[in-house]
Amino acid sequence: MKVAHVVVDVPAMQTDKPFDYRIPEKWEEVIVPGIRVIVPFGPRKVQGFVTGIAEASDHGKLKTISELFDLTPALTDELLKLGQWLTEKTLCFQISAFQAMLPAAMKAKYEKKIVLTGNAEELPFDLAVLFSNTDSLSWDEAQAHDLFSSLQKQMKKGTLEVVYQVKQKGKQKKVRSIEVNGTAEAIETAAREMPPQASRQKAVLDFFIHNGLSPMSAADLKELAGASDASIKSLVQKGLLTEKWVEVYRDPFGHRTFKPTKSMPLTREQESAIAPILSCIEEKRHEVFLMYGVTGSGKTEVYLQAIDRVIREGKEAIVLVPEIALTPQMVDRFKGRFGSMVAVLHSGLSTGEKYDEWRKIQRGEVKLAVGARSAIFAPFQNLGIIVIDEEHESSYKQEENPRYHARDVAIRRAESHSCPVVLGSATPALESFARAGKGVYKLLPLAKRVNERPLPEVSVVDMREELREGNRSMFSRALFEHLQARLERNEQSVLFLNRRGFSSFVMCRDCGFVIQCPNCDISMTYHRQGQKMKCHYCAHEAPMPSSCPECTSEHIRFFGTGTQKVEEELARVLPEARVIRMDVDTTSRKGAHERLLSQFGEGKADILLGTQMIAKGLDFPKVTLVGVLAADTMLHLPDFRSSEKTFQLLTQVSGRAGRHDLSGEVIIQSYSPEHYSIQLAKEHHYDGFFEREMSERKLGSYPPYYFLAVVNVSHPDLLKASGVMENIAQYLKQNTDPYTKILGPVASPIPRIKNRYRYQCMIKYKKDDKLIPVLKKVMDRYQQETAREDLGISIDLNPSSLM
DNA sequence: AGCACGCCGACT
DNA sequence: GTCGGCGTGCTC
Repeated sequence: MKVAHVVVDVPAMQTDKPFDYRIPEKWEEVIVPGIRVIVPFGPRKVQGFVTGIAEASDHGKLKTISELFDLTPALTDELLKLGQWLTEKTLCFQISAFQAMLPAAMKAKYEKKIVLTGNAEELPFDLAVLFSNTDSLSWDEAQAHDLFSSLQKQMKKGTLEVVYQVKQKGKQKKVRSIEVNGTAEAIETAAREMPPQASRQKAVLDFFIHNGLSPMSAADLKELAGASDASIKSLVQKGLLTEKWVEVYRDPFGHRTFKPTKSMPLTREQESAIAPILSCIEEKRHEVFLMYGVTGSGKTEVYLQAIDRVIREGKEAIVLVPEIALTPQMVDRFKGRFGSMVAVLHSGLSTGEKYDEWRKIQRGEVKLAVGARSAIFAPFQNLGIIVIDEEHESSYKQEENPRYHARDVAIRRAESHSCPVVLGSATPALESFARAGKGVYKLLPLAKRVNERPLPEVSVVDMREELREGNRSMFSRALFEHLQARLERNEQSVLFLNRRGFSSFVMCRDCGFVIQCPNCDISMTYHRQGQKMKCHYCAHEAPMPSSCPECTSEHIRFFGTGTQKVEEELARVLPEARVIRMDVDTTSRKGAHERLLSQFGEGKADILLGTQMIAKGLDFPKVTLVGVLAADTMLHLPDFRSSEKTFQLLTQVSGRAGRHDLSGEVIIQSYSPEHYSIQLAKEHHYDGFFEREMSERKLGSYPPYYFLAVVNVSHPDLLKASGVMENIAQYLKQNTDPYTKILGPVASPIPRIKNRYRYQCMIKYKKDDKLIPVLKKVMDRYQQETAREDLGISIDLNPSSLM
């Protein structure tokens, strides 16, 4: 007897282990690790992943696998092991790890149904109606009709039964393909002998004769040959044609053509950066490279040529790009060089499209996957290189379970494939640069820009000074003059502001009341469109009040500036400027992102105004001015990475200016211009920033000097949340290494979100073998309460942000 | 997660 | 005496 170890799709602590099932003899050959199956679990059926095969089980009575869900493993052996590793590194359930590695379309969907098993005539009248022309009824429908008491009687009698159906969310897209039966002559004869009234059928046959006998989709046949469903059907009945359903891929780039590009000659610097990567590929050796190069130093060309080598050796490659940088411009570069060998995976695609791209990888039809974070799980079997562009980006860390960092996964996968990882950035994460300094990663510096253009001139404007001199506008005099100058010279500008909406908060001038979200401890943002107040955390909306809800004063005013307000102000002070605004609110519709960018690229606007999303990857030759309206917005957030993020963002944004023939200028407006993040970004001085920030981290015992873990507790009741957190903190203090620092508990920086109070506790440690098991115990201890009392506990090992 | 089992209060 | 509340524990 063969036994399968199955991890079932029930995300809970007690079910987080393999269960043994008997493999039916007929499937002994088919069922291998990585295949998904449907198994009886308690009273119902669930999906599960086969993680191993054995000859016997320790367990007494075994149930049998009910159904196969895959014919080829959904997860390779390597990915199964990786799942195990993820479970340990992120403290998540095995099933969550497995599901995270697959496209969302492959997640199981459960349908509860009542099916007719006995004779329909035995049913009472009220039920007989519902089962008159079907033998199944959905659970929801039964609920809606309030039929449970009579249903229950029938179930006891055995006329009806409850079944669970396990389905896949996404489907393969299939089209009807029409094939010709028989030789060309046979068809010709048939066409000749067609009765005169069957003109459509004759036309279809003639079409096949003139265009070869290759199969064709029914839709095309209708369009090109004037076929109709009726004519096709009769031809099929006559045995001249056959219908088949074949899988087709949804093609998200179907309507785009890509200009093929060739390798460019490398500069001497690029040569010396690529050489160690290539020898690593040749020697089939694992190594992590940190390619540290300023914007415009040609990192992408190095990636492309290294990948080219990998593909020529018959191996595959993964390229990770931050979600917001996964722009058409970026995709073009890879599609242009590698054409149809590329699969693209990003959030802009529909679930179905993502699934199709994934299938291409699984079937070995492509050699390269370009995508955001989750593309790191691309099911390649023979990886030759993994590239992570802009490796410092926080979007590589998943903020839900499993809370993995794509960089760690990449290194893990590259180890098992004995291949290099290339991390690229102009502003590496402090951890990465520190590791390069210690020789754990190999540093590949690219100091010069390919076109030898100097980095743009950056000036910092002290907005306090502006205010003192009577300028209350959001534009400093310098920025305004420069904007005007670009308009006159017909050059383009990019304005960056890290806040969407109209104003950041609304306050009463008489009593100081600030309008807050009723569900979260955060002020609401006014949105001009629809005159609404919105909460950016829970999406709560409320009308804008005309008077203060507290003191009924009418002096309520907007404070702080969002992109909408800047747009309005621009229209007032520079009426002739054409402005494109890009933020979550203007790009939520599919394709909007791409459309706005191409409009700007075609010169249909003078100013591109936007949030985060315009900071990366954009490369427009006519942009000669970049303005950062408020550089301090994230500088003072209670997060140990806020200086690093500010420096990275400013450097990143500055890189948008003067990338081509025209030289660029950057103006940074700030209320704390003396801060080292801003000063060193102005000088383009990463090394200086690194030194300075490292000493800050050392003082605060933060990474990379210490490892960090954060435990978060949330509950609708404040006392419950703080009480549980207090207990956990006590327990941690008693059971971890004496050198481990347990800080807190404290209320989270945003103490309440979606009506849940949040408390947290921070753990700083250098080496603590007890910590992980202790944290696991904590999860175990509160397991029931998380399920029953709406208690939320999350543990983040190596958090990217403390918010 | 679901679901059954089981032990205490208000009813035919 | 029973029906039904939801606390506890199990699912190969």
